[in-house]
Amino acid sequence: MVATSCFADRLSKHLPLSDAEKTALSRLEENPRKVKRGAMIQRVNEPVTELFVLREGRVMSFVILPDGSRQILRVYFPGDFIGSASTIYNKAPESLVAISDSVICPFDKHALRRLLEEYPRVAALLFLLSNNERVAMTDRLASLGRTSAKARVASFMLDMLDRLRLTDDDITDSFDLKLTQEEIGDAIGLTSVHVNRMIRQMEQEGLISRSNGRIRLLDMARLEEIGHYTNRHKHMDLDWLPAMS
Amino acid sequence: MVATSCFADRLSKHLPLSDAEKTALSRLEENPRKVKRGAMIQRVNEPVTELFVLREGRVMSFVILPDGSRQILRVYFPGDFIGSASTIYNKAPESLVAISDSVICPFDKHALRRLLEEYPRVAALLFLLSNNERVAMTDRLASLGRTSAKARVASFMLDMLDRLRLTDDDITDSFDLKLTQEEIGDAIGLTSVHVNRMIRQMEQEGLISRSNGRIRLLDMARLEEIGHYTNRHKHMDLDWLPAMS
DNA sequence: CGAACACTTGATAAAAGTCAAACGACGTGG
DNA sequence: CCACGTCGTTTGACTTTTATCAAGTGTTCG
Repeated sequence: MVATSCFADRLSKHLPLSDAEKTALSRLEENPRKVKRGAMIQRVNEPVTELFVLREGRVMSFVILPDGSRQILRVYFPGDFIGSASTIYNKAPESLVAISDSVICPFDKHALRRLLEEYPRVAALLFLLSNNERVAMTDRLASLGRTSAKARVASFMLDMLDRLRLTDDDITDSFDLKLTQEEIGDAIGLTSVHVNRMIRQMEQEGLISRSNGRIRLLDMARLEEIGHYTNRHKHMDLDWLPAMS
Repeated sequence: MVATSCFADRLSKHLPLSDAEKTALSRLEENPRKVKRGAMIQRVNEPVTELFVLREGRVMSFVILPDGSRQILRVYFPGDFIGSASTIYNKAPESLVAISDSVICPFDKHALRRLLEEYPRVAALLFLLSNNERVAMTDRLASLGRTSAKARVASFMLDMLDRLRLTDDDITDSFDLKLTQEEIGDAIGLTSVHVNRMIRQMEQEGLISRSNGRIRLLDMARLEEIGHYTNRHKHMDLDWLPAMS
C-alpha cells in the first residue's frame, strides 16, 4: 500500500504512475494546512519559496491594478498544483486567496527540484500539464479579447463544470459556484452588474437554473455554442511520455 | 567546439549549459526550413506531431472564432520554442502563420521526449520557461480584462521591445513592428480602427514616434505607467535548478 | 498604371460601465 | 430572540468606451 496523495491521484488520471512515483508525490503533501475563506495565502511582490497542492476547497490567484480593479487569473480546484510562478520568481507575481475554506499543502521549491531530478517522467508530466494550463489560458484570452459578455459567462461556467468533473465523478450538470458575481466578473473582465444581467438573461432563456448558489446547466450544447467553448481536458494524448520504469 | 543552436543560445542566457546539453539541443535544429510571410505552418484542428524552434523572422499563433474574428494568442521571436501544445494534443488547438519571412526548425515530438529523458536539467529548464510564458499570458489576461485600449497598446509595445531585447542586444528603444494595425488589434482585443486612434494619440502626446514601420518608444516610464506594465524577464531567478553535471 | 493593401478620419451605433437605490439573507451581539 | 449591520444580488437611468460602417489617402508591387 502506498501513501495516498491528492496530487498523485490527479496525475494518474492521465498516466499510470509507479509506486515510487506516487510515494515521491505524496511527500509533497506531508504538511496539510487549513485556511479560512478569505485568507491570504500569498501576497503579490512578497518573497515566495513555497508551492502548494490544493487538497480541498477553492483558491484563486489574482492581481490588483493601480486603479483598484482586480483581475482574477485562475480559480484552482482540489488536486491542482498552485504557484508554479514561484519556481522562476523570488517575488510573487500574483496573490493567492482562499475563496472557500480550504486545505492546502505547502512544500518548498527545493523539494520540487529534487522530484524533477529523480523522476524525469514526473518532470515530463508536469511540463505537459503546464502546457495544458497554457492552452486553457489562451482560451480565456480569446474569450476576453474577442467574445461578448454572454459568451464569456457561458464559457466560464462550462469550464468550471468540466474542471470539477475531472476530480469528482458524481458531478454531471450542476455545481456549487462558490463565487460572488463580482468574482465572476473579475475573472472574465466584466462588472458585477453586467454579470448579473447576463446570468439573469441566461436563466430566463432556459439555459441555466439556480438555487441558492448552485448552478445547473440546462442546455450545454447551446451554452458551448454561445461561449465558443471547447473542452481541453478531453482529447489529451500523453502516449508519447516515457514508459513506466 | 560545439554545434551552434539558436535555442541553446537562448537557454544559456538563463543558465550555463554543458557541451552535451548544447549538442543535444542543437540536434533539434537539424532541419531548418524557410517559410514566406503569410505561410501557414500549422492549421487548427489538423493533426500535429511536430514542434518548432524559430530561428529567424516572426511567427504568430491564433484562433479564428465562428463569427470570423481572430484572436492572436502569441507572437514568437527568434529563439522561441513554438507549438508546445502539440505535446498534449494530437490536433492543433491553434494555427501558426509566419508574419514575416522566417526560418523555422521543425522536430518530432519524440525527439523532445528523448531530450527530456536524457537531460533532466533541460527538462526542468523547459518547465520553468513554460511557467514564464504562463506568467506572460496572465499579464495579457489582466490587460485584456481590466485595462483601457490605450493601456493595452502601451503594454503590448513594451512587451515586444523587451522580448526582442532578450536576443538582440543592439536594440534599445526602437524596433520594427512588422505587424499591421489589424494584427495588433487582433492580439490585444481591439479593432484596427481603434488601434489606429490610440497609436495616433500616443504619437501626438509624444509617447512614441514612427517612421515607416519602425516604432520608437520615447517615454518608457510613462508608457509603463499607462500600460501597467512589468517586465517579467528581468528578476527571473533560476538558481534552484540542478547544478551543471 | 492600376490593383491591392494598409492607414486615416468622421459619423453613428452598440456594448458594457457607472452610479444609485432597494431588497434579501445571514450572522452576531445586545 | 430580535435588531441591526454587512454582504451579495437585483434593477433602473444614464454615460463612456469601443465597434461598425463608410469613404478617402497614400504606398507598394507586379
